[in-house]
Amino acid sequence: MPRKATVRPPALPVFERPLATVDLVIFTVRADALCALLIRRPRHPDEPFPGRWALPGGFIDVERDDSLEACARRKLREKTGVATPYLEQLGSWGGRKRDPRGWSVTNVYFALLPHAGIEPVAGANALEARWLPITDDGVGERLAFDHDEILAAAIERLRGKVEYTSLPAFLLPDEFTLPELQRAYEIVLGRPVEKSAFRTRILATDLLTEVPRQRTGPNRPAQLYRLKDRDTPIFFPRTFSPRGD
Amino acid sequence: MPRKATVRPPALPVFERPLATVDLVIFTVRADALCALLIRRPRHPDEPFPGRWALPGGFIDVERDDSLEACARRKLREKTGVATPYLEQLGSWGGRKRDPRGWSVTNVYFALLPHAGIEPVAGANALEARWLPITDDGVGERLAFDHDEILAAAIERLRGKVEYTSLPAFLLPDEFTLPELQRAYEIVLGRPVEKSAFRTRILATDLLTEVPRQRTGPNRPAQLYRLKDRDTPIFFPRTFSPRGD
DNA sequence: TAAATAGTGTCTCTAAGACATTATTTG
DNA sequence: CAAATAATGTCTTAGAGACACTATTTA
Repeated sequence: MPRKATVRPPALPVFERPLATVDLVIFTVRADALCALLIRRPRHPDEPFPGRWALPGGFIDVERDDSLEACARRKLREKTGVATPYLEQLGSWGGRKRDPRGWSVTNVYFALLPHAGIEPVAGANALEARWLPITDDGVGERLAFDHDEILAAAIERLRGKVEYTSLPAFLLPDEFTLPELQRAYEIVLGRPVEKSAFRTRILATDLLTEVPRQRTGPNRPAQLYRLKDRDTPIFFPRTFSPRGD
Repeated sequence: MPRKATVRPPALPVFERPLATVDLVIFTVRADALCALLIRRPRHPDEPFPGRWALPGGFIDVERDDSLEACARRKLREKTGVATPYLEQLGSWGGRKRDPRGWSVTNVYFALLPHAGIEPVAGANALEARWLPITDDGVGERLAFDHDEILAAAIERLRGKVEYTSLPAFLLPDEFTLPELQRAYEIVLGRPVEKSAFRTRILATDLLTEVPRQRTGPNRPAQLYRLKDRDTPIFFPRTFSPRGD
């Protein structure tokens, strides 16, 4: 009987592999404005988008990174020194045209940092790193690659979630007052929030614990709070402003 | 003066590229149950996860696919014949361990289809394709790769969004009655929805248009509606059941 | 005691929740 | 007319929105 006709183990698929990166949209609140951390692309004319602002990120290192999220955390640590911020995946963008070097996929995460004097680190291939304030749906300047689109998506996601989650609390330092938290909501949303309703809503959920201390100033001092759980955001049952849209 | 020390154009980065795939979570409502389309992995023992159920999908073809979404639509067409369903990106999953063939990234999309007799197509490397009913957070069986986790995330996303969007309408055929739409919400949410509030909410938004026809049966006939816009979902200002959580 | 901001109270209005009731078809 | 389901109405209640008011600090 002839040898069974089988059994070449199915080889690894022959498809050409796209370039694979991880990029970050890192938000903070600074000087009463929502800001994103951007880095400047190298100026060498053979680099893609020389001299343009871009999202921080870079290639996945399959030797060092165990997973996409691990890769994101590594890059975040390298850029900001912060190890445990709020981090969530935004999505992935991939296609033939977005990077002149070839078909590429980027996996994008977005992070929320308290601005406790975190100064961005200019790294290996980042001449310059800077917090740029968000205006409307971008930073008022065309970014490298498709990073405009990605940044806009991140802003939209953040604004959307702020309506019904506790995300802005992750933009503040460990301890904060209710008016400070309210201000963070207003900065992200770009519109005022009604004080009384805000307070009842926030305090009704099991979000905060009082700390036995107050923030003093030239006026009545404000109660300090901290997050019960700095790892998981709270989802409110309702949105902030039902009137219209 | 010595030659300027520069100008090797920065070569393409030397990093090894991960495997890159696109997978799909395709939902429909069938026989009064939420179902997902799964395919069976080839049984050859050298294939990863032989004989297991898995999400439909496969490698990106950088020759044919212009973008991740185009790739997802191609695969969706190949599996179901449907060209224009509701499609949104769920996210990407990547790491060293999820595929025994090496560091891999999958970009996952989820689709909602009306079950108008769409029968899955068993394709090249899919011995069998089947609609499996969703129970709780899966299909009651361990899937290949990390597809359990991905499917659970898709279910969570769908259930979450159903609370405040019109997504279930995309699980129904072109024309449907309000009770049918309500039933779709109930099937996805896994709990009853109050009729009166449901109707006012749905009709208050600019979601549906009446069609001059009714669904008849052994009882009072029901008004037929269709979506004003079959491409974009509606977001409701409030959630469906604020009571508790 | 004035300025400034923190924090509470009051009133209205909208929409959800929980029903009960009416409407329109078939057998 | 009974069965069945569609569609509407009523009453209560929770919470947002708007805004007035009170509280507590510093200068």
